[in-house]
Amino acid sequence: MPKVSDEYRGARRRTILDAALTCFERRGLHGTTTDDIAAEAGLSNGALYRYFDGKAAIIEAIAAERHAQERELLDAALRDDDPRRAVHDFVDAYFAWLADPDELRRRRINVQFWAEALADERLAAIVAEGVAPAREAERAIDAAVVSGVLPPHVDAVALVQVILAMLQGFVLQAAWDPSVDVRRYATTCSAVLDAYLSPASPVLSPASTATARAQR
Amino acid sequence: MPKVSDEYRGARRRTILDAALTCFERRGLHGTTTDDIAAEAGLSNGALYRYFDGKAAIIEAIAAERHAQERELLDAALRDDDPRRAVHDFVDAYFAWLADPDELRRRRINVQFWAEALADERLAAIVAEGVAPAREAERAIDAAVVSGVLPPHVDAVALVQVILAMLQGFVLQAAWDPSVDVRRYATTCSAVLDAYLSPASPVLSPASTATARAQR
Amino acid sequence: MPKVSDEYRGARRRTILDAALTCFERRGLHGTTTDDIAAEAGLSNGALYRYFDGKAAIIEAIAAERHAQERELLDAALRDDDPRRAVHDFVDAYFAWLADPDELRRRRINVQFWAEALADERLAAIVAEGVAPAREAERAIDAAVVSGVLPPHVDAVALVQVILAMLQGFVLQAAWDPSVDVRRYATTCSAVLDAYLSPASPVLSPASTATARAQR
Amino acid sequence: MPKVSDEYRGARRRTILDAALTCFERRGLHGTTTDDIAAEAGLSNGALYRYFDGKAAIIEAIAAERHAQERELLDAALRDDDPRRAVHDFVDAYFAWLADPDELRRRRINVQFWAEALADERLAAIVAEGVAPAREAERAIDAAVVSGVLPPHVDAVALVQVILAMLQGFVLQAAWDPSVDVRRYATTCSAVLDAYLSPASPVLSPASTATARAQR
DNA sequence: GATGAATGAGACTTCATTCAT
DNA sequence: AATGAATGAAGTCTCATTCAT
Repeated sequence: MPKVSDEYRGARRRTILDAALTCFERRGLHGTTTDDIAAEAGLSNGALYRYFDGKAAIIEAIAAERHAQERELLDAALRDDDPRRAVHDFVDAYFAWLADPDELRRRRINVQFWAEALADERLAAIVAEGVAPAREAERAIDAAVVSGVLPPHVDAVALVQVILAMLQGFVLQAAWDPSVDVRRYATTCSAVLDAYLSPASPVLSPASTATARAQR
Repeated sequence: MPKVSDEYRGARRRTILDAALTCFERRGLHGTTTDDIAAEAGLSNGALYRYFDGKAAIIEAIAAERHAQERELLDAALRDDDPRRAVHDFVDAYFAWLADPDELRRRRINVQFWAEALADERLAAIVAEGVAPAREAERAIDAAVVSGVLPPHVDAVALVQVILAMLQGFVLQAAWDPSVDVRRYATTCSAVLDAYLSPASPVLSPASTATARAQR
Repeated sequence: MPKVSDEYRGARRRTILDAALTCFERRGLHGTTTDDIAAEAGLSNGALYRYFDGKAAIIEAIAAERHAQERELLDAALRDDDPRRAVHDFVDAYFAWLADPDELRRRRINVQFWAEALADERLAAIVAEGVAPAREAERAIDAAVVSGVLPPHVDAVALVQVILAMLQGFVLQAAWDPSVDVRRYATTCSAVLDAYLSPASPVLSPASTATARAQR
Repeated sequence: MPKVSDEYRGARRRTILDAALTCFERRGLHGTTTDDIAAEAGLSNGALYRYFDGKAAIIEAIAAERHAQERELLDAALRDDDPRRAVHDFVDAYFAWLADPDELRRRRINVQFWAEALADERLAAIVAEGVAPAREAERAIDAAVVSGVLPPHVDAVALVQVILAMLQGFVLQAAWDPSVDVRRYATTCSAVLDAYLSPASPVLSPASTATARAQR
């Protein structure tokens, strides 16, 4: 008995979240009114409040959902034993995901979460949650460096930051211009990382990476 | 007479812009009221409107200012003849800029411009302007590839995107956590790019870069 | 068939009224929502409307019910031949009623009716109805004064007002602080009224009561 | 310089409070909207918020103001040495105040505060503040009983409650029917209290007052 | 008869902008 | 030029009531 009700409730929440996503992506977080969301969802304004505590709750629900997906990708990559392949597969998986035009479009909203998180603690926590597994990735890469699987010039902490930056930067650029070529960007990312992770990689200033390792 | 007046006017505008920057960085674009800005600037609310057409105009003025600085950096790098050194120097200059904690803090606002630009055409144009020289950079790098100065696997368009992403991603990460180590990140960025641009760089799938070149 | 149906209907109405009373006394007339009442009654929101025309009708039903009880007390007292004893017994009966902590607690709602009646004509009529027998009491007391049973300084109209005020004021004070001592207050009320009604009562300014009588 | 501004501000607050009072007295606390108040004050809705934090703050300001006046009256009475005269003068002063038809009309709002205080803690505190000096009155009366100035059957605590009830009950009755005769009611109140406070007062049950005294 | 999801009018509040002084 | 009081449109949210199931 409660199952039907729960399913129904879930479906309605889904409808509202999808509508909100559409609105946010079109008019921005602040440019969207609760009336907009309700209209897009085919509901009255008041109905929203049976399913969410308010506009902020809707935003948070979407943020949580999106960052959960992101996290899953990172977690999957971390399960790989070979760090080089893990990095490679993670980047591949991420861009494969973005290859879907719908997803790429939806992703515009992430940029808005980034900005909003700077002024909203609750959202900041949710966004931080999405990047949390990065700490584990650092550890795994560092272990690979110590064990000799990855070359000694690799700075795990900075490398993880660089990889994240490549993804975040792309999301941003794609938000501005959806016609970017995902495939081509992904290929170059892979090439760049491979070059860095390969043993023969020419190191700019060997001293600095030694310093980096020592800092940890 | 007009000169004094203009100077005065300019100083007042400067005061207002600085105040606005401080507020925006603290409370966000939408969390800041015109009262906040006026108070921070030591002016009355109404005085703002003698120097700017409104809140939107203030935001646009700041955005334009910031992107002009960014552009200058790119232009300086483009004047360099050696593309490898140009990339290197540009990245160096950018991070040297960010090494100033004040500047890093102010940079939080850029994230907000990114988000706002997605829903505001005028702001979008300003932001786009800031990245415009990237097209020239692409041409310069491509020419270097064709002339053999850079290895053939280099995809100029994607490389420029990757470089931008590295900078943008870092700005974002620094906005979330101002304690990030700029130096360390910069070093790894340089190393990563150097590795990619070096002739010996092992390419994952040579075919794909050939494809990329052909697409242009 | 109609009898069973009527009984059922009556029971449901009773349930709803009791639930409403509980809610009103806890959160106030305006702080209570129809959802609150339904939940307290163990019914669905919509079911309320099968038994009452709406929230206002529920409030009116409770008000009518409570004032009917109040009126009964007054009527009983009026049946007494000896006016002094009638006053005494009425006051006694009233406070005996309030001695029940549950009743005292429920009485908080009367204060809310008083306030609401000032802005709601229908409710005002119901509340007025509750005090209607006071007119009869005035007549009985006045007759007793004329016949010499009560001393000449007694002003029937004002006395009735004073007696009512003693009860109303107590209800208010008890609503604020339920720990008041009913017994003690009742005793003093009786003493005060007895003193006033006794022949030997020293009158402050005899002239003024003569005036009062004349005014009628 | 700030003086002019403060005066202006105070005048505007006064205007708003007066307007609110008028509205509340006409349509009740809950029946009055902020639009109503603004219109009555000859202001726009938004202007209210320059002077008060919101509707609740306006209500609280009025409540505080009214209870401060009430308190002053009680305080003045307490300064009298002779308790019998103190009681008498207090009752006189109170009803003299109510003799002003405007004041009597304004007083309707007190009934609304009584009700609201039952569901609003902040208001409850303000209302309680208005009755606070009653504790002192109890002490003064009790001292008079102990010293023999007042007869031994007088129960100070209950007497204060009775006096308050007489005033509160009258306020309520006048709210319902503004045509009540203040003078006449006041005269009877005085007579009733004088009778009770006089040495010869016939005591209903001497035992009970002894009990009352013992309970303290 | 009952349910509870949906409605939608209306309340309170905020804030960019205007304008008399 | 500056002030800051005032405006009023617009936004979020609540809740009494309705109605399809």
